Amino acid sequence: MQLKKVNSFVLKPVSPYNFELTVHKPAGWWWSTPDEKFEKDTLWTATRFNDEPIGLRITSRGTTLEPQLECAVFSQKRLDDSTRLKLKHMLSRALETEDDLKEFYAFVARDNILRDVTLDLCGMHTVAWPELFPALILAVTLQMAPIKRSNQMMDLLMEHYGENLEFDAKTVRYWPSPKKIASTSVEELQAKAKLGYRAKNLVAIANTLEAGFPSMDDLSLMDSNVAKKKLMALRGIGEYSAEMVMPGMGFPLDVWSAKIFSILLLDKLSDDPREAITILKKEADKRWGKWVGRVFVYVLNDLPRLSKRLGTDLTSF
DNA sequence: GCGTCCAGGTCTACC
DNA sequence: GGTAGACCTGGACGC
Repeated sequence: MQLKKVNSFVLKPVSPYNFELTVHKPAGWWWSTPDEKFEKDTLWTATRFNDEPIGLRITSRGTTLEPQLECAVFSQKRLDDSTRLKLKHMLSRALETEDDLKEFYAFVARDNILRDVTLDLCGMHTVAWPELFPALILAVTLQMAPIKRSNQMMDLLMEHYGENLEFDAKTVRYWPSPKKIASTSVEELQAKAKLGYRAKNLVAIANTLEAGFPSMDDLSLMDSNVAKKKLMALRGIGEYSAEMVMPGMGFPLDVWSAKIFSILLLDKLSDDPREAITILKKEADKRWGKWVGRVFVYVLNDLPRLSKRLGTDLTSF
């Protein structure tokens, strides 16, 4: 699908703000789609807005202390003034440009475990998904599968049901829409995307979204516990998935991250990481309170430095 | 090459 | 309200 440039604007994030660390994280996680391209200070990526695929070229023109982002928008259709404004607002939310990290950094400086995780990652913002359905696809495909298999399922979903967006001399592959998945049979998703038992859940989620469900922008305006409960009402979305998707990020401990936080918080590797999740969540809540979401992202993106300081390899789990 | 095990959770039935 | 057991499937591993 060919897209043409329809709009551009500038965002001025609250300092400190490091664009590369925010959208192209050291641990390898993407901002909107695994297929987005990052070169020097520019990200070519995509989203879907009002059911229309949108291409984005976002360039950092500033520094961590004086940040400035130049955004170019590509679409098949012209955007009216109201849509342009809403899209700008959505991007500002998803790029966390209004989010001030200073209070968090002051808190982290007093914490023995975390005191230097911000050295490598100064200006890194956490996770605020542009669109809800892709975040839910990620959560569903991560369930009960090694990362290699999760990647396989996501790749096949994009290959068979996603969109190839061509703009600005780049091609970016983007996630399928809820409408597309809702109109696909469970059997077909099992066969083509190798989703196994998850196919039933993904179709149910797509149907619920199609029938009317709060967008990520809507969820971000809700109290985080209310947003989490809304997400957990979706079929196949439990506490872990809801905490990964919810605005502001919860503390989505799974077996992998539980091993890491077990060493950090309990000073030992738990015999049964799944069993330890409840204890670890309580410990983390007690220690880090409202900052647990940020702590989660900072720790998992700073494992080499933490490993060196603790003398334990946290990167091998 | 073949068999077995189990993974970056969630739901349901049963107590 | 707490919990064992089932759930798809493919890759890792042992033989």
